[in-house]
Amino acid sequence: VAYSLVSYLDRVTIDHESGTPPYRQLAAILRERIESGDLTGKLPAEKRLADEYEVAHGTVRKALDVLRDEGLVRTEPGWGSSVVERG
Amino acid sequence: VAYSLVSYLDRVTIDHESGTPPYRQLAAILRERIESGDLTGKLPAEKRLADEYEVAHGTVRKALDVLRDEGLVRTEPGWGSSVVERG
DNA sequence: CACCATTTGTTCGTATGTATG
DNA sequence: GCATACATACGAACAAATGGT
Repeated sequence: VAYSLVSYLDRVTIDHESGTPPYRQLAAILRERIESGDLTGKLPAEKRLADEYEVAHGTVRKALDVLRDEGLVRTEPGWGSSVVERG
Repeated sequence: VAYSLVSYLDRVTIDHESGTPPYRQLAAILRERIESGDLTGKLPAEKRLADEYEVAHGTVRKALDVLRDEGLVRTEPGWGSSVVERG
């Protein structure tokens, strides 16, 4: 799946026409970036993610909700979100 | 336009029911106060503005963002904002 | 140098109103 | 009606910079 992964991560834009909701697309993108090791430690701020992926604040929060539920990231108020270390 | 300006500045409250967002209203109010010469030199602190106009800190910051973009004010962290002198 | 108050900057949390499909 | 998204706003806490003591 290497090729599709790369091409997927390369298209770092949200497609508002594709059936999948933006927050799910963003969750998928971030999940891949985390699992591929591209994203480690502290994540960009929600506002920054919103700006970069050109979605609303609330949309980023919904995407992070998904990743939190999956145990991939943890969030601390006033500090930010970070990738959960897994042994 | 003297009368309307005065009456405008006299109504120094933010109308949360008017279609225009509070941060734009505040930007407009401050812009008028600056251009009329009512506001010179150092501006009140963001917290003070927030208290006086009864808006949130973030709303003041967004209003100042607008004025900064317009080149009307400059801001220094830990010091404050001031009206930009123009020749 | 340390300490402190003030001020701007950053961040997440939550809520509302509007619009679209 | 419902899910989704966006824009906006407010709140609360904390970090970082500044200036004075």
